[in-house]
Amino acid sequence: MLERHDLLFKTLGDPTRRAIFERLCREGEQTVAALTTHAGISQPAVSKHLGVLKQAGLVAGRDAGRQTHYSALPGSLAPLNDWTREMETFWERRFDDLEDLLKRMDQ
Amino acid sequence: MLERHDLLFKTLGDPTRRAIFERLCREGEQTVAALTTHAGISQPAVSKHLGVLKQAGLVAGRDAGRQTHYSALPGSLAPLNDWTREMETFWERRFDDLEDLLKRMDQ
DNA sequence: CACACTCATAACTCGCTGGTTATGGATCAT
DNA sequence: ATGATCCATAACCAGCGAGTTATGAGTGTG
Repeated sequence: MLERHDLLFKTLGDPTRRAIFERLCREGEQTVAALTTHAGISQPAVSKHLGVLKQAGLVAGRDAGRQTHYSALPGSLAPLNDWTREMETFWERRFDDLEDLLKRMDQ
Repeated sequence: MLERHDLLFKTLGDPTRRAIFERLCREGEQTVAALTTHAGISQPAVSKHLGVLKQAGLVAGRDAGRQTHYSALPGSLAPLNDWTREMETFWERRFDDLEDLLKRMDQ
């Protein structure tokens, strides 16, 4: 049972891959060749990373003749946001509990 | 140059490790033994994961006699939130640009 | 048609890492 | 003091995954 969060974290866990994704976010649509020149690795490696990103729903490719334009998918990071917020919620709740406890002890 | 974000993503990229962290967030302070019983792996493996989480600044251990109580560090996920927000900012900016473009084309 | 270009896939290598068992140090209980 | 418990470390193993080169399919260009 590989969950959505796990897939996202694992996909973005690789620095090179995250750099590619970040570049797509910053610069918008990019061809594989353009990405390759900045990635510092071979073209097949870039293609593989793009495949992984695509699989994770972070990226989409648009065919245009012999080249493919990739772009980051807006909203694809939402699950990450949700998760982190959920974790922070636990901290706040615990903090509230602590406050309550202190208040009760104060009486 | 391994950045903060990379470390966090990589650390949380492993499902087992993320589960341990999540449990610490949900249930609060836990001993290694308690975590081990729920993790489905050996105690040394759990210890290693806790070491990695600690290294990433996600977790802290409190010595109490022969057992160590671990707890999730509040605020440690902030960099993740910042990063995802930044990426989403790029999308919004691009969307605004598109809107501007359409508006200009409309005239 | 022939050639060049872009990308994806295949096949392979190799280092990392997540798991194991074994062990030892420290702390509590009897 | 002895034994039991809890945890961390060491040493090792196996699988994964990120990189490589080689190649081929598809698409423009002369």
